[in-house]
Amino acid sequence: MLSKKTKYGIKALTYLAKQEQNTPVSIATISKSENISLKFLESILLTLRKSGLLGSKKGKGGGYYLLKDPKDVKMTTVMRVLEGPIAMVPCVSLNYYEKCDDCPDEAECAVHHLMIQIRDSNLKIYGETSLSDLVN
Amino acid sequence: MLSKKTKYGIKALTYLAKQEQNTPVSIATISKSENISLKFLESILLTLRKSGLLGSKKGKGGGYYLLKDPKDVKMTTVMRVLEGPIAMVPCVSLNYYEKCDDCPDEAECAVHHLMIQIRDSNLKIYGETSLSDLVN
DNA sequence: ATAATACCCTACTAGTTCTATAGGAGTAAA
DNA sequence: TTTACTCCTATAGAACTAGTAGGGTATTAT
Repeated sequence: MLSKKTKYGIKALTYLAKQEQNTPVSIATISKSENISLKFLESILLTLRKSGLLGSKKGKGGGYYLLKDPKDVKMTTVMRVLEGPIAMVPCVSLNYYEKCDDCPDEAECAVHHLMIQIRDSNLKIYGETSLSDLVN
Repeated sequence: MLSKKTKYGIKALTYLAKQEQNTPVSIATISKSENISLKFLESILLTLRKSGLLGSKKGKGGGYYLLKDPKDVKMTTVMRVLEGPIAMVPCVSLNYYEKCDDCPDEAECAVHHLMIQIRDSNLKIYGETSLSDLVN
């Protein structure tokens, strides 16, 4: 299941990607437009800023804005920041690898092989999709 | 993330698929062989039986066995029984569709389109894989 | 200056899901 | 009748989810 955090985060990012100028948009504006709880969205945008995807401007007229061209923001990055590893099991994760407690031999594990296939196909989709693709 | 329930369930199913004869295998035997908590595995095998994938024999010499040829057990079925819907959001689920609270228009939703792609590619992999593929 | 606006940050909480565990009832074979 | 199994319900701790609360800090308009 996709968490609401990820879902809302993607929606907010596409909202920002739609802006002609890269003028800051306030949390409240996005919150109203996308029907997202203000405080929840606030925490999501904060993590997106800390991850380096968004910039922010304080004070009146402030808000959040994209730091890169939407074309250059891959969904692999977005998903990893918001949802965590793309792999469904740590033992097939490229960035967060961990050995399974119960598996004596990964090469023999049925789940392992299947999950590698799933990981690769998802990685391909996320890698070929950028924020600009989501806007249209 | 794949739940332990699903992971263990798949391991148990492939263990049963490996049996030459379809003689019943006890929970304890699978538990030891696959390093799975006995009581947790018990509840998993119970749901697999209730879903129609496994049969069981009570009493001495009893246990669980596959009801179908491993070739005929698609991973789509297995995943739906153990993990739930294959779609990552209810609004793109074929079997468990639900409208999103926050979305006024699905056709306009960026997340929706992306998740349809993910669903379809995963569905393809699970649909083309059967238990017999996992054994080898 | 100062008031208004908006982000920054920490902490907390109710509810749900996950990963088991416990214990007893029922059934079949030796 | 003992032994070896499955069947079923209930429970519990830990972790996670989806927020909520509230004050702090920076910026800008007046």
